[in-house]
Amino acid sequence: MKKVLAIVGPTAVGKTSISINLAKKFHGEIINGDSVQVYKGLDIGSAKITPEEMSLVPHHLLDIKEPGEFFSVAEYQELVRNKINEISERDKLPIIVGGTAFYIHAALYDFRFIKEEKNIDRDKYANLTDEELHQMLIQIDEKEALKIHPHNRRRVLRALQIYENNRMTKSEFLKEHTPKPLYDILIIGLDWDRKKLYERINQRVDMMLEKGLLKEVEMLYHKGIKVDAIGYKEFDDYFLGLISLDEVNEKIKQNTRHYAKRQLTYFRNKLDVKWFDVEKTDVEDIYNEVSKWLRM
RNA sequence: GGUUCGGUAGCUCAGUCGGUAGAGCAAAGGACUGAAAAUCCUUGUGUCGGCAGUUCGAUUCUGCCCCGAACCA
Repeated sequence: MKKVLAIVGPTAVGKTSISINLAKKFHGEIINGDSVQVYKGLDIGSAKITPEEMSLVPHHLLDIKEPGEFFSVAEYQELVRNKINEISERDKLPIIVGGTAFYIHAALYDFRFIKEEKNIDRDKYANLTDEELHQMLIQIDEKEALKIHPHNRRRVLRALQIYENNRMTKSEFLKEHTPKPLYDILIIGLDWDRKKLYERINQRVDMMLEKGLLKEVEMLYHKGIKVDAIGYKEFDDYFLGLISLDEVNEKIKQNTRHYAKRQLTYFRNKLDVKWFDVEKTDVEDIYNEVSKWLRM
């Protein structure tokens, strides 16, 4: 089995710098594991690595989409797997670095996605309430419906769409399938004292604004592109004149903190992560962990 | 110094015509198979500023005191 290293953790924990060191030490190439950083031009708000950092080690799957262009896990999965093959053939170590847990999970484990041509028609059931939609799903795919909260409209719609596009329900398609790893993987997780992580997040958001996040978002705004991601969506109300820049700043911080928490939940409960506290551990500890795994 | 309005959950506040309280936000935990930086769920005991009085019973009424704001001197 091909070996794949993954570096995960909440946003702002310091994945980038460690990953560059690891890549240099173990002849690795970095594959982006972040759903927003695939987009060109979303640099400041997504805390994308700088060109200087990028020049130190080969990076992949960064800046591969135009802002506003559709992207999804399924596509990401395919791209990553190709990259893993490519890098392995060059006798280099593929290292996935990022915070989009679902993407990384789906890429490294045998998640199955139905091949679908049609995209989601988001307005199709706009006139139905959450409850009505959920009722519809119960008729079609009760098993799946019971797993989804009625208010989680997006999930309900997706399950309905799967049936419409494929004449097969989501639960039929997935059966009892529990995804297994496709590679020999080591997942290194970086964590930090929650308070300190939050402070770091706050600082980083201030820095983003100082570095010109507003300009970056204005460019998108003038092109009529809406980015539904933290650091971007918070400006919507600002452009409408409803809130001040300070309020945007606070909102970004708040959303980022919530996001970090959600990331931690996913990593903790869905993936087999070897955790390291960034404050208490030495980089050498992580090197040793990786060396040990590489020798196996 | 006087008058008025406030002092209730980490924050902003609601409320109890007297039976010891509840929203939003924050925070914590969780779900997740083609939008995932998305979407969704769960969790609220706090000397109701302090002391005394009235009362079977006070956070709620009364008095005094402390703190804050505004206004008048």
